[in-house]
Amino acid sequence: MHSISMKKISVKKGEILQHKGELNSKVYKVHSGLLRSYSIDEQGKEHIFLFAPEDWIIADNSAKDVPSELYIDALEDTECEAINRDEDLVLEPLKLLKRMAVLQNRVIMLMSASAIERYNHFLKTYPHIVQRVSQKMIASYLGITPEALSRVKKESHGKR
Amino acid sequence: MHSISMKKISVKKGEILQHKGELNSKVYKVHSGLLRSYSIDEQGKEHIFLFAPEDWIIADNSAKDVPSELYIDALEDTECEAINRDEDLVLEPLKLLKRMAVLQNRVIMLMSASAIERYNHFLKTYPHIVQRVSQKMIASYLGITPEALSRVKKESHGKR
DNA sequence: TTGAATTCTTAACCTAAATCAATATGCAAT
DNA sequence: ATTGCATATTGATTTAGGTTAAGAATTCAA
Repeated sequence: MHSISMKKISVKKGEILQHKGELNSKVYKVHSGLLRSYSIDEQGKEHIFLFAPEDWIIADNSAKDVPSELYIDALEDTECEAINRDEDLVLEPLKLLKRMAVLQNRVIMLMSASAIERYNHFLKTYPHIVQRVSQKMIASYLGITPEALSRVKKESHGKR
Repeated sequence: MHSISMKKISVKKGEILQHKGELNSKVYKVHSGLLRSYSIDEQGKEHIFLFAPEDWIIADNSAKDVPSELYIDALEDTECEAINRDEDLVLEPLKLLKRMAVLQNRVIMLMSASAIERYNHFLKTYPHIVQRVSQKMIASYLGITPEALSRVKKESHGKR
C-alpha cells in the first residue's frame, strides 16, 4: 500500500505547467483561477483544447507511455494540486466520466455545427468563462480565427 | 455486494443497438464484428463518432442522467456484451483511459488538420478498419463529404 | 441474371471561413 | 500622460470544402 501524493501548486498567470512532449504528465485539479490546455500544430498555430476554472480537472490524456500532446498553462493566477494519473482514476472516477462527456460533446460540435452554432453553444455551456478570457482564446477553443468570431458575433446581434 | 451483469448479445448488420435519447445507455464490448456510434444533426446529417472493431469498447458518454446523444449500430454481424456504465468504470479502467486518448486525438485532428491530413492520419491509425467500411463512412468519420474524400484521395495518389 | 439501389467519381458552381491588410481600441509599464 | 504591444474590428480577396447534378461502378435482392 502506498499513500496518495497530491502536491499543492501556485501558478502565476502566463506560467506553463506542462509542456508538449513530457512523459509522465500529471492531472491538475484547479482550486481557484483558470488553467487551459492547448496544442500547437505544424504551422505553429495554437488550438485550445480545454478551459479549466475552479473545481475542474485538466490533463493530457495521451497514453501513459507516449509523450503528451498538450501544453497546460495559467490564464489567471491559479491554485491547484497535481495528482498522478493512475491515482486520479481511483480518486475521482465520476469526474473522469464527466470529462468524457465534455469531450464527446466537443467532437459532435466540431463535426456538425457552424461557427455561429458553436459560439452560441459555448455561451450557453460556459457562461462564466466567456467573461474571463479574450475573444482570441474563445476563437481558438471554437476552432476558428478571431476575425471569424468577431464577424459571427455581429451577425448574432440581430438574432438574439 | 452485487454480481456484475454482462449480457452476451448478437447483432446482425444494420441492427440498431441503441437510439439517441435513451436514458440508461450501456457500454458495449465488441468480441467480433464491427459497431459504430453516430449522431444525426438538425439537418438530418449523420456523423460517425467512433468505429469499434474487435476488442474495442463503445458507448455514449453523456452524463448518466441525460439522454444519450449517439446511436449505436452494427456495420457487420457482431458478437458483443453489454455492460453497465458504472461497472465498466471498475472493470476496465485502463481501456477507459485509452478511449480518452482517442477522443483527445480526435478533437486535435478536427481542430488543426485539413481533410487530407485527417484522412492520412486515419489510414495510419486504423489500417484495419479502412478496408471494412465504405468511403461514405470514412468521410462521415472525418467530418467531410464523400465527394471531398474522393477528391482528397486522388490528390494524395501523387504524394505517396 | 437482371433490374434496382446504393456507392463512387467527376465536374461546375457556391459558400463559410481563412488569409491578408489596415485601422482602432484597450492595457501595461514606465 | 506617453509609449508600446496585444487585442479587436472591418474590409478585400482567396481557398477548402460543400452542394448539386450526372454518369460509372458495385452491391443487393428477387
